[in-house]
Order: sequence, then C-alpha cells, then structure tokens
Amino acid sequence: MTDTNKPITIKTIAKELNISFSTVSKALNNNPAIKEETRKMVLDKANEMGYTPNSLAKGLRSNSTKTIAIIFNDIENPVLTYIFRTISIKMADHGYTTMIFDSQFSEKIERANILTVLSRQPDFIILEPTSMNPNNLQLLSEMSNRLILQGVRYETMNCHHVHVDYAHGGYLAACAMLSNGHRDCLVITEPLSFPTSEQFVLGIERAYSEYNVPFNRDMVKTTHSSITNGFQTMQKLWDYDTNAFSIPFTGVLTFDDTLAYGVYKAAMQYNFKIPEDISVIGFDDNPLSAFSMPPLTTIHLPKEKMAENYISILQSALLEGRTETRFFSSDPILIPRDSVCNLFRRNRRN
Amino acid sequence: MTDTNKPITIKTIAKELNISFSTVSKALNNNPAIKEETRKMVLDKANEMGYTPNSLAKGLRSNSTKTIAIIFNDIENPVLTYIFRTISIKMADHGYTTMIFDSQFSEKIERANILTVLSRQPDFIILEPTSMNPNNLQLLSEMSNRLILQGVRYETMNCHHVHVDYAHGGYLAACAMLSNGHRDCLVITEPLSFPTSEQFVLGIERAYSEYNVPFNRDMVKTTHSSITNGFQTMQKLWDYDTNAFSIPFTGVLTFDDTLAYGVYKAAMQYNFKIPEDISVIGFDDNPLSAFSMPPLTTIHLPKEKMAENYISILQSALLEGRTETRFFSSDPILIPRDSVCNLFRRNRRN
DNA sequence: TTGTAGGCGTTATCAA
DNA sequence: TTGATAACGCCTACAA
Repeated sequence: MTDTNKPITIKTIAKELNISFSTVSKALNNNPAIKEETRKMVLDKANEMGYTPNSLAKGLRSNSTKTIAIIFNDIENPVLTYIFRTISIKMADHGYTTMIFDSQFSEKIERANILTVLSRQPDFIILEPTSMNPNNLQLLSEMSNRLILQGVRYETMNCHHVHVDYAHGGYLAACAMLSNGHRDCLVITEPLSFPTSEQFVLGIERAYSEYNVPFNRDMVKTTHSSITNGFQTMQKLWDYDTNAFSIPFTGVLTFDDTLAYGVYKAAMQYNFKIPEDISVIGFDDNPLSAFSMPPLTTIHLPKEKMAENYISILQSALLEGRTETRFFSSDPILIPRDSVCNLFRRNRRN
Repeated sequence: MTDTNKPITIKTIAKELNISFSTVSKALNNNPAIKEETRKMVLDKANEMGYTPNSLAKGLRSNSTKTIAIIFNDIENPVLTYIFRTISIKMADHGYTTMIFDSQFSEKIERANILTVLSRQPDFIILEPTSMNPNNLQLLSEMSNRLILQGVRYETMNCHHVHVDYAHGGYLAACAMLSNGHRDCLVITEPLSFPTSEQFVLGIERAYSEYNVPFNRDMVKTTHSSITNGFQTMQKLWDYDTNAFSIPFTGVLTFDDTLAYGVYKAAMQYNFKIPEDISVIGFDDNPLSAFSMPPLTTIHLPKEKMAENYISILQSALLEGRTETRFFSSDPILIPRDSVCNLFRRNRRN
C-alpha cells in the first residue's frame, strides 16, 4: 500500500490520509486549531506507519535542536561519567539529548571538538577547557550565555561556571602529607598547561609555604592519566643499581586516583610498601579506592553537587528561559584512609 | 561591515564576496570545477568570518549525518566507556561524531532512546539490548544493515553482532569456585531478563552440572550494578541474631566487579574475611581490581578486541561501503588473583 | 568556471 | 478548521 523503503514523513502520512501535510504537522504538535477527530486520526496513522520525526529538519527550522553538548578531557574518569550520566538522564526527561566529546587534554582535538559541536547547533555547551589559552574559547564567544565552563575561572567571559577549587584540593592533600611529617613529595599531574592541574600544584605550594617548607618544582612530574603512565613516571625515577629511587621522597601526590594506582603498581614491582616506605594521596575519590590495599587516602570531588549545579543552570536557562549567567563553586574534601604514614610516630618508634 | 548576531552561512559569505552562494558551497567542498583563485578567496573569507557549516542542513540534504549512536545500559561501566572512547576517537578521524545513550536496563528507557536516536538520523547504531523482547528491536528493522548488536545473538535479525560469550565467562567463574571446593555459591547479577545476565547464569549452571553438583536457582539474587546494591544484597541475607548469613554459602559470583565490591563492603561491615570466610569472583576486570584488598579474581572482558571489532565493522561499512553484515564473538578469560580460597587445602590444614 | 533552481522535512504565517 | 506557501542552510543537476 505505502511505498517501501522510503522514510515516513509528514507528507507520507498526509498523502495516506488525503489531507495536507501542514495539517498533519499541526496535529502532531497538538496545535489547538486542529479538530480532535482529525488529530486522533493522524496520531493513529503516524503510529501505524511507524513515523519518527526528523530532528534535523526540526532543528533547522526551529533553531533549537534540544541538544546539550559536553566536551571533557577524559571520558574514562568516573567522576566525569557520573556527571555526564546524571545530566543526560535528568535532561532526557525534558526531551534533551546529551552528547559527549573527549579532548584528551589536547588543544588541537579540543578545537576540532568545538567546531564539530558548533556545527551541530546545540542548545547548550559544557566545556572543560584544555588550557587558559583563549583561542579555542573565542569560537564560543557568540553563545557565551549558553556555555558552561568547568574547572576554570574565566572572568573575561560572561558565561556560566561550575567551578571546583582544585587549588584547595591540592592544599588539603599537601597538608595531609606535611602534617604527617612528609617534606619531600613527588607530584604526578597533568601538564601544567591544563588549568586544574596548575591549580592543584599552586595549592600544594601554598601548603608548603604555610608549613615553611621549601617546595621544589622539579618534583612535579607531568603525564596523562592512566595506571601505566603513573607507573612509568615512577619507573623513570627508579635506579636499578641501588634498588632505590634516584631522588629522595617519602610521599606522592597525584592528580587523580588512576595515577595513584600507577604508584601502587610500582610498589608491587619494586617491592616498596605503601604507606610504610612511600605515602600516596590521590584525587577524585574513585568508588573503588575504599577497597584498595591499602585503602587510598584521596581528595573527594563533590560530584553530586557539581551535577546538581549543572542541572540547575540547564533547567533555569533551557526550561525557564532565564538569561543571567551563574557561577557555582564547590570545595573538595580530604578522605583520610590508610595510604599515608605518620613519620613522627614512625621515627619515635625507631 | 557584516550583520552582527546573524549566523554566518554560505549566503553571508557569498554576499560579502559578490558571488553566488552555490559557488561558495562548491569552493568549500573542494569541487574541482571551481577556480583555484576563487576557492582561496572563499576559504579565506569563511575563515575570517568564522563560518561553521550547519550539520543539520547538511544532514537533511545529503541524508548522512556522520553520526554513530551508541545505546548501552550502564555508561559508568569502565569497559563500556573504554569501548565508547575508542570508537569515538577512531571514528572522529574520519569526521564521525559518536553519541551515547544509557538505557539503565529499562525497556521503557531503551525505547525512548531508540526513538530519540532514530529521529537524529545516525549513520550507524550500536545497541546493547535490555532484553530478548523484540518489541524495541523492531523499531530498527529498517536499518538492520546499519545496526550492531552487543551481547546478544539475534539470529532472526540480519545485522552486525559484537558478541561476548558471557555464558563461557559464567562457566569459567563457576569452575574456579568448584575446582577450589566451593559448592554453595551465591550469584549476584542483573535481572535475568537482561540477556547477558541470563547467559552468565546459564554458564554457571553448566559448570555445576559438569561437576555433578546441584545448582539451586534460589541462590541467584538480582539487582542493578552498584557497590551499594551489591552490599544491600548481602545485607538482606545477614542475620543479626546469629551474626551469620541466613543461608549457607562459601562463595559469591557477581555479574561485574562493582557488585563484587559490594560484597567487599559487606565483609568490612560484618567482619568476615575474603577469601578465608567467603570467596568472591567478579566480572569485567576493572583496572583497579588488581589493587584491591584482596586483589579480585575476576573474568576479564576482552574490551580491546571488542573495540577493534566495532571499528572494523564501522570502517568497512561506512568508509568502504561494504554491505554484508558481520558476526564477531570473543571469549572472556579468568584472571586468578587472591579472592578465592582453596577449600581442600584449608580443610586439610584444620 | 559560475549561477539558477529545486528539494531534503519541518514549522509558521496567512489565506481560504 | 484546514490548506498553500515560504523559509531554515545546504547540495547538486543543469543552464549559462
């Protein structure tokens, strides 16, 4: 009866019903100008034929794609997946689709991602910038009131912010080391061009200066997040002749828990003990970090609160049409577990 | 000079350059009919004006959106994020955008996801079905040659498959228990309507029958993946009067590592020891499972191979235009670590 | 080598 | 209450 293989559009339905396609469109959109009887007929037919509206045409015409685009730097980070999942589920209730992109800490990929995203005309963009370099950000200047920045504070850009105080996180982590008598700490983090990584180190330095302990920037090693990379960072420092690390340190501060497990792996390989020989503090609070051997002391990211902040911005802008931009900030907290050794107590015992 | 605020289209560029917009279009698409000089002029102008092509219009016109849609059931599962990330990065090189949706093991949400996805006209769909019920799947029958199913074997559907033998995984896990003398094992898994969960249990039953040990389906407890849910499943079985579990078992088989850590949590709470009192085997092989206390014996999902399978299908279909549907299957393997106790040895010692 | 016209599936405006 | 028509931004025959 109907054409096979051709996609079902409002025109197909109209032809089938011998009415005009504009009537079909109105019926489908619950336009009150349409007779109840006609609407029902159209709806039934649409159902029967398996009609799916074409979002592209809709978006092209109506200038709203009901899409939220997220650009993060490491989709495998469980905190980010949690946030993505929460936004995605919550906004789906209101007909929004969320798409996510991974810039892998690369400005070049970030640029490509922004261009892809822009070409898809999303209603809102969430971006975790790879750097403070405004080049890529400028691409988004036109839609600054439909933009949420994560992790950075961009005063010059009039857009929404969901900020987490990574400096405070680094500060807390360093304090936990220093208050336990650790002075020489290795720091394993993302390249410092990544804004939150820089904040992290800045926070560490603040703690050191408060404790009147000099901090040596050479102790900061940069790499990308993975167990392997964390391990390799340690490996490079290992001296196979002396069977010890080539530089002295008693603690390691990492930018996330994954890197911390790279240190754990090194401990297995090189037979040093955590925390007896080396103390470790992570960042993020991976749900599994409570079960590791030893349980990992880490900085907890308030992911629930962050997700709430996002939802709040998205709902007030998208659903209520409010236009003012908002700034949210939240603090990470220290979760003390068993990967930090108290050097004072240990030394007393010896 | 140019209008402010209005989006930049090929028409804007054409007007600016006093040429027709079709010339602009051709220049932008490297149509050889365009003079090199003109092309350069257009490209420069486009750049200068910050032109971004409108993917909606492109897709509407050309019937190809350069989009791959993925529908999984638990975006927070690291194996799935790994696969998503790999596909997303690899296909981005060829101009494809990957979007991911989470059905949360719900047929209803799955249906909504499929409809959303369909309305966005993706070039390919990857689906991990929530059930063997073909209702939702039928929505996709029109594009079966552009569909990849994960985790199920749908003989009647002529589409691509990336299959993992969960039954074999369950079998391996159960064998690891049985060969160590465990007969009474609890199973914590997703509802059995979820195809891979059913396969998992079927595999366990096969092992039991090979060992001539009766298997009691009452020992199968279903819930959704989370540490909390795994813990609560144990909690329900705990008898606070006797300070012991209300049913006897020496081992727990879980559908994923996250659930296994729910058992670990119960061990902390109720003061039993893993593996001395209760043995545990997980599934998935979370990267952190090597570092848990004790390291978790688990079934490793061949995620790298699965990702390769996906890439292979997508590339041959999308890039090379091949039309035959393909079936991939791979086997999980057992990763023995320290969460399983050998009962024979232990009993001998007593 | 460049320009004109038509159409992809919708929605919105206006006329019937 | 319904129908005809234009427009959203782009691509592609075909004409110039």
